[in-house]
Amino acid sequence: MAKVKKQVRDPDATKLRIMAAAKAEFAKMGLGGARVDVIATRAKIQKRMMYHYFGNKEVLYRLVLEEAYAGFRAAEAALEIEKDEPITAFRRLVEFTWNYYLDNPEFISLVNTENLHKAKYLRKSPRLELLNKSFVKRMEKLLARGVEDGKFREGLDPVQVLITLSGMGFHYLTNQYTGEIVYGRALMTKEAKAARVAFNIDAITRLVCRPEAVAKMKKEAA
Amino acid sequence: MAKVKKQVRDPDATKLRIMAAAKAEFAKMGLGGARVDVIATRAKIQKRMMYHYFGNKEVLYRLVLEEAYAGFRAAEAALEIEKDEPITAFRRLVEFTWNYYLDNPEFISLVNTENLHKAKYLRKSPRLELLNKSFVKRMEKLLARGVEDGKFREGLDPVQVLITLSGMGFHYLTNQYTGEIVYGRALMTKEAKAARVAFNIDAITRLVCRPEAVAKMKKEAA
DNA sequence: ATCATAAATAACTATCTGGTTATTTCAAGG
DNA sequence: CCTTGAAATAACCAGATAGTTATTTATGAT
Repeated sequence: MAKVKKQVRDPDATKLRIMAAAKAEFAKMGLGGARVDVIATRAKIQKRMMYHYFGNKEVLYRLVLEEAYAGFRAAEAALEIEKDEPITAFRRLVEFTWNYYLDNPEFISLVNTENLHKAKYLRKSPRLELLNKSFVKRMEKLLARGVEDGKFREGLDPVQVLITLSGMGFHYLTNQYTGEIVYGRALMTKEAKAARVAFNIDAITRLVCRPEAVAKMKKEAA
Repeated sequence: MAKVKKQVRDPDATKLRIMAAAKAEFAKMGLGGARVDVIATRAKIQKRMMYHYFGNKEVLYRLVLEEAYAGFRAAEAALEIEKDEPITAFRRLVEFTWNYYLDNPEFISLVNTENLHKAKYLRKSPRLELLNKSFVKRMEKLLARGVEDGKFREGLDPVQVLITLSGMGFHYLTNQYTGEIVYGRALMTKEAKAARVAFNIDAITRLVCRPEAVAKMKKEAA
């Protein structure tokens, strides 16, 4: 008896399986190290189907990257920090960013890979244009609200704050492997992770709040 | 007339040229994307010499990485921050770190590549053990001195501070390419770079100093 | 001088890898 | 039904790529 495997057709599911497998492979190996054959095997498809749906390896990579960014932005927008009191908004933002990176290690890996290639592929993506500017505006408004309350410092650059907010978690996580060697300490235990979010929330608070407000908060906590 | 090129022997220079070419190629393309042929051409050697001196591509990569770390640690130790007043020491440390990353983009790229591979190669390097612990100790002492002065907060974790200090510059620079797209702003102009160091110095000061000391410094500056 | 050793060259190969050609199979609309 | 286009399969290929084999040549110690 010859094994006759019935061909089941499901183009959408096939595309999704390819994307998922590609995401894992690109995140693990980078663009140069990723292998089309590995993606095909993992996605349980014939390699030919990748070329059928996506054209080539680089287009597939670009689409995976776009998807990853879109996912992050969608999650962030769902936070609705504009409804929170400014200091609470910052705490939630730091926590959200940290948790997102923690739960989506492929995302940070893909971003790193893309930067290795000087954002050559992201630049080709028209789709991302829309997602961007909006959240710089959101930070601008948040800072303005805090200044009105008399709690935040004046003249803070929203982009510097955003980069720092992102970096506090991002850098810790992407550099966790060399970090554990260099600092001679486990960085990813439950306790270590909890300590880092707490540290980040504290650091960002001290960065955006006026020192008088920081001193007052400290006294109240004691 | 046949072109007879005289063989000049200089093993040290050859090894150095291979290392330099490899550093550039690994930094640009990652481990998976780097090509031995490209390294050989750039180093102006026969590919065979790389195998003669280093054995294989991965060993070469590991040695390049080790060299890069050793260079960074040597430069950092030469700072002698233990001789500075604590706040000055921090300012110099932030400036140094920033400038080193700025002047050595291959270093940050290699660190990122190594983290993609979960520090598999750095872990194999016995040589790095020595360099490490010492500078956590140095930070510990610096923080203690600042607490004595009454300017720094008590109970700060030196490792958290070190990671943050490093990350403020590192993250800005590694993510500069996607950053420019995402934040819709040039991040590497002379002005932008100056703004970032200044921001980092300010942020780190606010992180380590007691809020009263921050408020006082601000008043004096005005 | 000469000889042993390491440095350098040149040509080669097995395998890998992104991408293709040729063919078959399913499923939906007329 | 049955035709037609898209989905899926299988086998293949040319160029790239890490690593080798075989050989020559410079140099320093004797």
